[in-house]
Amino acid sequence: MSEESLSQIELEMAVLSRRIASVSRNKREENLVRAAYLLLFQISTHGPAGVKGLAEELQLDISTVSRQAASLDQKGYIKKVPLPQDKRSYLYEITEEGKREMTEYQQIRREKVNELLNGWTEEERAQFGVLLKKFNDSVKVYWSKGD
Amino acid sequence: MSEESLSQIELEMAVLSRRIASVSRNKREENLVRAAYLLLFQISTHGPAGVKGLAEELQLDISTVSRQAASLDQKGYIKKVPLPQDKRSYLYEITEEGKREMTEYQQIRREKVNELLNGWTEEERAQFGVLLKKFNDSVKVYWSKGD
DNA sequence: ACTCAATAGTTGTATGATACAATCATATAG
DNA sequence: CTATATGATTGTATCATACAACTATTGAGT
Repeated sequence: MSEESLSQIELEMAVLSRRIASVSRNKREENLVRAAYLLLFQISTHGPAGVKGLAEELQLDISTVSRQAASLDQKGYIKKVPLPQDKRSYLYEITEEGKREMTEYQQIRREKVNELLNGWTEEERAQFGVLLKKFNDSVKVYWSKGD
Repeated sequence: MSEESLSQIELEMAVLSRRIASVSRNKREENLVRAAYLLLFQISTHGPAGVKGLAEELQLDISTVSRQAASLDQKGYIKKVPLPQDKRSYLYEITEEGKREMTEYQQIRREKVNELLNGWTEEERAQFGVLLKKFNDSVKVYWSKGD
């Protein structure tokens, strides 16, 4: 039951949250914002999708995704494809420029993470990656039921 | 150099960031907000401090801390103590009620984390705690120099 | 076939943590 | 004694988000 790991995770999550909140504000991000990045990533890995599906996948409100998508569309990173069989629906698909932009942003992020993990051993990196993913998965499960 | 761990951490951090952004919005938090919680925690573990010191410690803008402190003060969780030798300065110290509130909030958070980490082994929890702390420390170092 | 409910998406509005800039009061240096 | 520095507060803007209201289209039941 180890109170200690529990307390540590609880506290460090709080710390990380604040850092993240801070970084997403003051960083004059280039073209892509983190939120939009994940949207691009989703489309790019799972193919074209409508806002409803994207919202579910990303666990965001539809309105939020709608705005993000509109913004990406306006920048030319994704494009709206009408569905013939349902005139209410669209699919957003990623454009070549969108792919380029996403990859570039991803590269920048990876470099930053790489600098950040400067003194880390390969073992630690690998473990952290795995556990972080596990954590996110746990959160996803936890949220989709109750709460 | 393992591109893989790097990519994984990079991506999962993005995911976690969005989740955190999401949770801090839609959760009708009780009395304490995460940001304020860390402020209380800081005062409670490191003793009374002024907003300037707190802002440095928490790596936030002074104005942000000032508002958070004012809010906590107003709720009676911390109190302002004037410094006799410098009439511009105050120390904020935690009140009994503040301690109680902080502990209670902490307890709730721990329970949530505990539920979240439901299927995790003790080994994984311990590792994750350690690595998460290491990550936060790395971020702190990374930020305090350049960037 | 007509009406009404369901559904996909957009838009209006509010919120909350944050940063930056301006300001106020006090302190310190020249 | 004045000018500058410093601690703190307050004004303003931003941004991702949620919820609610709305529009347009679809489908279901009679």
